[in-house]
Amino acid sequence: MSASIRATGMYLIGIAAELAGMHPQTLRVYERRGLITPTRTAGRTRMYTDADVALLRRIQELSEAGLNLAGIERVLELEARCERAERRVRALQDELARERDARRDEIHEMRRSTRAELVCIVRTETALAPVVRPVIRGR
Amino acid sequence: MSASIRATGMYLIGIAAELAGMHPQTLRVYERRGLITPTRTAGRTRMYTDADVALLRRIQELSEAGLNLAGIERVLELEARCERAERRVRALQDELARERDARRDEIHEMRRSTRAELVCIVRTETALAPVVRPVIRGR
DNA sequence: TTGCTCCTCACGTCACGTGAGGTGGC
DNA sequence: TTGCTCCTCACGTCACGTGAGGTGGC
Repeated sequence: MSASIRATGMYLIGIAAELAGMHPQTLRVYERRGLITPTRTAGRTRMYTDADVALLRRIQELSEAGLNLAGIERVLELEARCERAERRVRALQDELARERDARRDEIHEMRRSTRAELVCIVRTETALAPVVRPVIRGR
Repeated sequence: MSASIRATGMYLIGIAAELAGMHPQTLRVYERRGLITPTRTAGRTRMYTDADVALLRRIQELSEAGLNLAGIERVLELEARCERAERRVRALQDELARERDARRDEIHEMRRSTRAELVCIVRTETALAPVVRPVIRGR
């Protein structure tokens, strides 16, 4: 039984506490405070996942840095918010780069597929430089 | 003298404490802890700006929420980091929108300034749909 | 049966706010 | 001179960790 629990990455409070370097009673306190929510067996025994243990370690780091539980809770929320925003920044940067590539490719494709002088006219008209109304030769 | 101090938005510790709803001694403790750094007069008297008072109010909010000083310090840093990232998200979204507008305008300008069938060819080649190699009529 | 788990209660420690006490410059 | 400021020391309170004590299920 204990072997099968270990195999599934689920730990009893004593094991989880040892893995996190904490007193089992501390884990119960943290649960009461809402910092961590282990699942329970039918017999009300707490079961901790690896993710729970990782969270406990993070909590311990913040606690050792002198934060109290209210602070730790707030910091964990803010860290998640920051990471979300920073992921979004990276995604938008990628998208912008793709958009610019596509725009550049569009111009290249145009150049490739139209007569040279026509492309030249189009570029003149779409550049940021002042537009000089072109005269299309051969019209 | 007191009038000129008020006029420049600088407050003595007693006034700043009253504005922030705190005990003057508390402000001294916060300074010692590095949470706030008022300027000093030549005679070592602390002078608080409106920004200092606003910061004190924010500290008070967090303190009332149960955070200790280590947590408040960390939270203020994280909030600044979040706001920076979120500002950057908005800036990138704007830039992306402008980029797309510019790309669309480019196509419109093309359409306006080239023969209709040629624009049609360019669009076919740059769309996300599978490209069918066009035949330019009149070549 | 053994060693875990569950719970609650209680106590020691530490952080923090604030009051006291004595000082000095506008 | 008055009322502020400066500083340090000390104390009360509260949060938190953890130990004890009694219980019950694998």
